[in-house]
Order: sequence, then structure tokens, then C-alpha cells
Amino acid sequence: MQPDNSFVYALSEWSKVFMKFSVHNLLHYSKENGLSMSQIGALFRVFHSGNCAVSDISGEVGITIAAASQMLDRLLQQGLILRSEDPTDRRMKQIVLTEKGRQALQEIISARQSWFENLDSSLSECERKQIVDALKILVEKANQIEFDPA
Amino acid sequence: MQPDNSFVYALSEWSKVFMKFSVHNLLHYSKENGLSMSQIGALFRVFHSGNCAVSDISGEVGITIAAASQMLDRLLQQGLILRSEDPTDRRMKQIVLTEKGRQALQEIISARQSWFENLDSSLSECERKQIVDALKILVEKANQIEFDPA
DNA sequence: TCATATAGTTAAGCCCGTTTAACTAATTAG
DNA sequence: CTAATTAGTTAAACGGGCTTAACTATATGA
Repeated sequence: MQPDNSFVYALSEWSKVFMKFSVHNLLHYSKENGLSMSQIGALFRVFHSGNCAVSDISGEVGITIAAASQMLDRLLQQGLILRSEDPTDRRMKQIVLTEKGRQALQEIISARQSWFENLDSSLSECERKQIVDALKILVEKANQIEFDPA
Repeated sequence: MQPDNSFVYALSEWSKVFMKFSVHNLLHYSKENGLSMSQIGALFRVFHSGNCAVSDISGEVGITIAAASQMLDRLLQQGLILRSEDPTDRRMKQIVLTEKGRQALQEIISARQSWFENLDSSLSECERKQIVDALKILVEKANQIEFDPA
């Protein structure tokens, strides 16, 4: 695997290490805040897509539309999202994050903060700059790519 | 946030993008393969720690020891782990991955493969090298750090 | 206008994962 | 040797999240 595609290999290795933390953090966040993994997935989806329909979320998370509808009820009760009619097609709903929802998501993302800081302090100035530049490119490219949602 | 700690900021931005995929992939993998998120968390823990006790796993995923014990029953039934007595203290069990378990985990990790490949092909040769080098450093440093499991 | 399709809601029921509590077995302390 | 502690298992019960099915309401097409 390593020989002819060192990029994919390097990214896989990083994923391995990163995901260990992510899964741990997600599980703990989920329990502490009473949000199911599906709900967290929904928040991520709305965060990235801006404004989306119930069926989008159901596809994102891999549950039926009925289940998504009920799940959104709970997110609504907790004040994490808003649900309104789409004026152009009133069968549809528009789901958006509230400020509280955005904060919840930010909390999930920055749960790795202290790990990041430890990493940071273990780097030389030169390495730090090199990595920051590399990550900027990755983020930029990733945002350009339109990925198949399958 | 961006000003004085550009490293942490860059890593947070990358996490944001990366986690969107991770959460999506984890949820779908979970449903398709009949593994709960806790079970996936347990596999990650055993994978990284090598050989661990039931209480380690219970702490990792944030459930009681009783729940962890039952969860491990199911992983055992599915042939993903082995459970044996610790010879040095026979109250404890040693949990290790089977080959099948290792493969399952690899599948979870490489679920991002096609995304990685798309990213790869959007890069210039120079950018690619720069990123590979940066990721190698990150992985190396991350493996050195011993992180508080809280 | 009437029929069909689409988006989402609601309700009933099921299953899985969790907790609590009681237990077994091994270790450690006195 | 006995008492207390620690690691893990087992069983009962609960709750949440999911699916199916029936429904409402809007939109589209003949």
C-alpha cells in the first residue's frame, strides 16, 4: 500500500490516529449531552449544507424519513435547530441551526483542543509552519471537491 | 482564534471537514454491519492498546462495566475479538482483536478511501509531497504523546 | 379537474443497548 | 484464616431510536 500511493497511505495513517480520538470524544459527548449519534450526524449535515430538508438528513444519517422527522422534533425541543416551510415548495421543510446548535457543534469539534495543543507544543517552529501550510491546502481542496453522498 | 495559534486553528478547520465524513461513514458502517457505535469504539481501543481489560473498554466508551461485558459477548459471537484470562491476575480478562476484527477496523478506517483518492488527484506533485511529509510528522508526534483518557 | 406523486408527520410496536442489582471468583490486607 | 476489595458476569427491567403503516398536505400532469 505504501509504495505507489504514499498520499493515500499517509492520510490513512493519520485517520487511524485521529479517529481513535474522534470516536472516543463522540461517544462521551453523546452520553453527556443526551444526543444520539444520529442527532450529531444531523447537526454536522445542517452545519455543512446550511439549509436542508428532512430527506437530506435522513439520507445523511441512514434512517427513514419518519425517524428523521421524529429525531428533528427532539433537536427542536432542545433548541438546536429551527424548522420552517420552504416557501418555494411548501411540502418541504428547511432545517437550520440555531446559535445554540452551532455552539454545540463547535463543542464537538473542539473537544480535541487539548490534544491539538499538546501536539502543537511538541513541534519545532519549522515543522509547525510546514504542517499549517499543508493543512490549509487540504482544507481548501476538500471544500472544492463535491463528493458523492453515497 | 486564528491569530496567535494558527496551528490549532488549522487543525480545527481540518477536523471540521474530516469529521463530517467520519460521522457519516461511521453511521452508515454501523447500520450496514450491525455494530453499535460503542462496539466500534471498543474495536478502536483494543486496536490501539493492543491488549486490554473489560474496565478499560468500559471507560473508553463511557458505559458501565456490566454493559461492556455484554457488548464484548456480542463482539465475541461475531468473531471480532478474543477474551482470555490474564495469567498474572486471573480476575481480569485480556481482550484482543482477531484477524476478522482487525479487518473490520481497517474497513472503517479506509471507508474514506475514495475521498482520499479524489483529494490526491486534485493536488500538484509539489503539494502532495508537502502534505505527505506534514502528515508523517503529525502521526509520529501523535503516537509519542501519551494523552489523558479523561 | 381528477389522479398521481412527493414531502413530511403521527402512532404503534419492536429491538437493542443501557443501567441496576445480585452474584462468582480471585486477590489483598489484617 | 478471615474479611474486605476488585474484576467481571448474569439477569431483569427500562428507555430510546428505529421501522412500518396510515395519514395530511402540497405539487405536478393528463
